[in-house]
Amino acid sequence: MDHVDKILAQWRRERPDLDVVAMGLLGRLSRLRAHLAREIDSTLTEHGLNSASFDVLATLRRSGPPFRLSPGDLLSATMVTSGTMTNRIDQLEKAGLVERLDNPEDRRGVIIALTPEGLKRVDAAVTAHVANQQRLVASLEPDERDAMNALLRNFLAVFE
Amino acid sequence: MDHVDKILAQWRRERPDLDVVAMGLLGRLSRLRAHLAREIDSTLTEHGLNSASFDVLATLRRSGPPFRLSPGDLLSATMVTSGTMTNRIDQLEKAGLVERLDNPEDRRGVIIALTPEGLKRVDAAVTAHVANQQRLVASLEPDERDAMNALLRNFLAVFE
DNA sequence: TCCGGGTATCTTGACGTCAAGATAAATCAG
DNA sequence: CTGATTTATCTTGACGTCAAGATACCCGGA
Repeated sequence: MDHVDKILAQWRRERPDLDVVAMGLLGRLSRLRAHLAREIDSTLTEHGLNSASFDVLATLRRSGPPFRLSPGDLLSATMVTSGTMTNRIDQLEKAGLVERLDNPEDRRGVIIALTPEGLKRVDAAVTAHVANQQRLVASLEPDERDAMNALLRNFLAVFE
Repeated sequence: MDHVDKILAQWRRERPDLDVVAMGLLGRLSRLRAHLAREIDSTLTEHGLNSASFDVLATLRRSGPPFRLSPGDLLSATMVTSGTMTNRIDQLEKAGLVERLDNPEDRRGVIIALTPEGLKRVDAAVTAHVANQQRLVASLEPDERDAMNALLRNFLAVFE
């Protein structure tokens, strides 16, 4: 009888016409994600970042040298709108972690480049982040972890 | 090779020292939740609500008649801070869906009550919401759904 | 050449959220 | 009864996000 079960029991009492099985699954998914996001943000904060800024820096970092992508490339990697991405880049530029370079091939566009400081920052952050992620999933047995990964992959495929 | 696999492949190339298995699982969980949240908000929007306002109305509704709870009760049900809850109640009060009543037992506190309009609204919304949730999980086979539910419950138990 | 539609990015205004602290009332120790 | 502590709620200021639209440039056809 966890927190979600209590919610479902209330609904069954008040609205017995509703089938709340799906609500239970999605509720657990949401609550779990909220807990995980807090833990993850807490580790990133130690490196002066948050999920938003880390996502951008990490996308640049894993693209490989010379660590440069267009805002459009960053957009398609991150599930946010263009206004959000502009804001993220503004913040990172102010912090000296990325810079906007002229795009020589298209005067409409710019190129976002990791600065040396940005590279150092994201490399340190991702090391701690990955260790933290391993800690967060440590309660799962290896076969549970694999099973969940497979289920999530199938489920996610419906939307991507 | 889904979107998350591509990210992991990039990290393995750029930072082969990192073990990214946990990152894959948590990444899929996050992306899936983001897709689901969009679908869910879209249904709630049709009823003039969003996840924030629905959470409050739904908590009041499933508590049963007389559909009244203190802000503190609502707080402990919803994983948000007190400032956020004050703001949610303000918005719902402005919309005429809840009202603040004096708490006769504690002059510090108030009681949040669903208005008749609020009750109508949340009952219609939850009916559509539950149907939408069933649609969202329809791609899972019954045994997959049960397996995921069990895994999520165990995982969630670590944090609650 | 020049125009029109398409593309890349940015701006604006409104929200929802949080952390930290303020306010006021209840409660408890002496 | 009084002062100190705790509790319940609200306020403030900053941030991240989005939808919608603006701006500047590219490119293909007449």
